[in-house]
Amino acid sequence: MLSKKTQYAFHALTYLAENQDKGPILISEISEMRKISLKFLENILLELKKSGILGSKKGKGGGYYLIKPPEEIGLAKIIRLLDGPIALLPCVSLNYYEKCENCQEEICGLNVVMSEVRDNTLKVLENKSLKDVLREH
Amino acid sequence: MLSKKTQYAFHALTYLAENQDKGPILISEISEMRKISLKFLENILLELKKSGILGSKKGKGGGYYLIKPPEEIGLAKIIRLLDGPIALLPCVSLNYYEKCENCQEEICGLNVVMSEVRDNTLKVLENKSLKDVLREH
DNA sequence: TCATTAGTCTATTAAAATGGTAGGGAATAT
DNA sequence: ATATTCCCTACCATTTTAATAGACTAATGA
Repeated sequence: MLSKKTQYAFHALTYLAENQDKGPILISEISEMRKISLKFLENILLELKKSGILGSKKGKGGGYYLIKPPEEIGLAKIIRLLDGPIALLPCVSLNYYEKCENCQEEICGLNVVMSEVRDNTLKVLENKSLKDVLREH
Repeated sequence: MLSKKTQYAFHALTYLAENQDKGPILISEISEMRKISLKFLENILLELKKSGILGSKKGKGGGYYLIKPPEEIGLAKIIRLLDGPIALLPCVSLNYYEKCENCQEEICGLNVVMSEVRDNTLKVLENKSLKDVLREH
């Protein structure tokens, strides 16, 4: 399951996407509109900014905004950023790979199946963008 | 990611499947062969027994054994049993469904995408059995 | 320049989940 | 009877999750 953090990130990002024309959006506005704890959301948006997904502006008229158009922001990237691996096992993770301790991957049947699950999952997540989860698209 | 509990369960179950002909297998044997903490494994096997996947026998000559042939033990079932939902969001889970608080599912784009992910994942997990993850099959 | 606005950063906290341990109790075979 | 083996309840330590607090920095504009 995705963490609340990631779920909130999606809420916030879609809000930003749906209001792109309005210029920078206040954290507090997103917090109110999408019912997310203000301080928690602060952390999340900051993290998204540091990863190059969002831009920000301080002072009056400031706020957060998308740096790239929604169709260029992949869902897999967001999940990996905030939740870590998408794969079900460390030994089949593409981005967070860790070797199995007690089984030889080459002959491990689980490895094969879980790789297949990963591929099927990524087939969706890597090819869908923020744009695909907006209300109007 | 699957918890250690679930990963250990798979290790134990494949061991049991690969040694079905030997009659009941001791927890301690599985623990040693698959390098799993004995006491932790006890809990796991007990849980699998209570769910009707394993049978057990006490006293000398006792141990755990598969009740059904490996090809009838689905991977999705084992994961759900020990780790809970397979879906990435509560509102798209088939077995552990929970309503979204702050979004209307009918018009929620995330809901659509995550349902697709779930279906793609289940397409693999529901159609693969313990037999498919054994070394010799 | 100075007050206001708004993001940045570090630390803390409470609760839950995870992974593992301890130690009897109950059933069974010999 | 007794050794064997699973059964059961409780407990514990650590990590993760979700959220909060508060001070700091940067930008704006009157």
